[in-house]
Amino acid sequence: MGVTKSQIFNSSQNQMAAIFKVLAHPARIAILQYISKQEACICNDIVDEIGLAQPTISQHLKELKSIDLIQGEIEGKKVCYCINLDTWATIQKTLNTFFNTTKSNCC
Amino acid sequence: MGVTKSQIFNSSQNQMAAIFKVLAHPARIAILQYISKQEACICNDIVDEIGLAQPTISQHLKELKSIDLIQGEIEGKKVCYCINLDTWATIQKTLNTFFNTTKSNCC
DNA sequence: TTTATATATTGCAATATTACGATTATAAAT
DNA sequence: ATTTATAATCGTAATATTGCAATATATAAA
Repeated sequence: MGVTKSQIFNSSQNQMAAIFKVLAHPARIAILQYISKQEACICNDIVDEIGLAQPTISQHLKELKSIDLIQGEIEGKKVCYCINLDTWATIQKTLNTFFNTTKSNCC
Repeated sequence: MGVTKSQIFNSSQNQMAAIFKVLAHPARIAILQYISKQEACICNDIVDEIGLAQPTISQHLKELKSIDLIQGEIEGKKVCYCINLDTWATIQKTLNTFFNTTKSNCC
């Protein structure tokens, strides 16, 4: 019925799915790549770069912020976004653990 | 409008998002983990283990198959699923490249 | 051939996501 | 104080996803 039955899964599974969900949109991948290669990562520059409307970018940024993948620093009337390297490293480690512990052993 | 504007992103970005999307559900994470630790990974066992209806599991398996993450081998009236280790390794490498090349350099 | 078992497909209701126009909030500039 | 610029929020339409009952398909067993 459109609702994920989170109760039947453990918190690790739900958390992992939540991380993947945030990354599961090309705009958010593009935003992360763009932020990563710019010196100044101003929201408005992202809007110009990506080619989606400002409210749409703002919404994507909010989702990236929701798992602390990026953080925004207010600089006057602009907001400078950057990647949160701590979260970034933690997530990379989590995903690698998942990939390393999941093996094939049948068929 | 509910439609992702794939045209404005490059194929690498779209492909990466597509991989993340398949993994962005706790049931699919749970299925992969269960398949990985069982000797025999029969579809019906997965249904019993996960606690979702058979058509729902079948649909999740279809999505995992769509990016070749798992493959099903027909054994009589049963189907034995296993992880496709080639795809698994390729995806892990792709994701690590993404995480390694995305750095923080502002704020 | 009939019956039982295992899985896939279809159709649909409930909910979530994507995108954007309109509006609001905030701060700098005039 | 007013205007301008930047970004967040609200409201909403279009579309996608999740989940399951009902049904279809396929193979094994009786």
